[in-house]
Amino acid sequence: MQEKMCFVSNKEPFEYTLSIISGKWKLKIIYLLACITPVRYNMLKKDIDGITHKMLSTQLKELEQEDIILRNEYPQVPPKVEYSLTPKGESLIPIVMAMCSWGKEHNRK
Amino acid sequence: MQEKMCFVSNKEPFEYTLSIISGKWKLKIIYLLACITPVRYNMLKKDIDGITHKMLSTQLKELEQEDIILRNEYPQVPPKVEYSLTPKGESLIPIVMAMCSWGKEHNRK
DNA sequence: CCGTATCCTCAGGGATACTG
DNA sequence: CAGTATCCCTGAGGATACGG
Repeated sequence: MQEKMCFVSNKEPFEYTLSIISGKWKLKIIYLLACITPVRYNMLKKDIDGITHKMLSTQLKELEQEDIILRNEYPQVPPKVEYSLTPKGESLIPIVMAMCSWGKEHNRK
Repeated sequence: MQEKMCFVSNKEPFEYTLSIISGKWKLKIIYLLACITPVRYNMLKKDIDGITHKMLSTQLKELEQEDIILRNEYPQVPPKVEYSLTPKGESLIPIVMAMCSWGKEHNRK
């Protein structure tokens, strides 16, 4: 039985990375966590332009489930929660850096 | 007048890159064009899983407008159109490669 | 301060048909 | 074969309010 003909053999690693990284907010969060660590929820919200409460929450939770970020909750009142990159998350930094320098290179003006 | 406090100074290059690259399909297209060049419309469609006619068209057009890909139309019947990366597009390949190897590293089967 | 739930809107994008 | 147009629907995500 002939499967669908596909000319690129091993797309899986790339697609896996995409599944982690893609979406409107994930990379912005990772970028910020690469710059300031650890960072509190409200600072993330302030620094990510246009993100809503709900989106930030869900995105953070997803990244946490993928073991990209670490959630550290301080048992105090008022609550304080800090986020940081896991080692797996830190290993994404080269990609972020590459995107940065590409942007510097090609962003006219 | 105090502008919104922001703790990461120069996000623009990164955001620019994101604006080019983000979306559900852009990077997949670029990835394929990095693997097989030049490539015809129908082969792209076959190799990009689940993309619709309409999406592929619009994404290709957007990438062309950003000077990431090149559209080469052969004046014959039936029509033949080939796409390839521009130099600007090729300069994205390091990012794609970085994503590939990250995926290889971290994708537990 | 941080997170979740609920509701509701609206535009991204799918299905389909048509053209050169 | 490659691309456009039209219609239409669905679900991502915004606004809001409440809870720990």
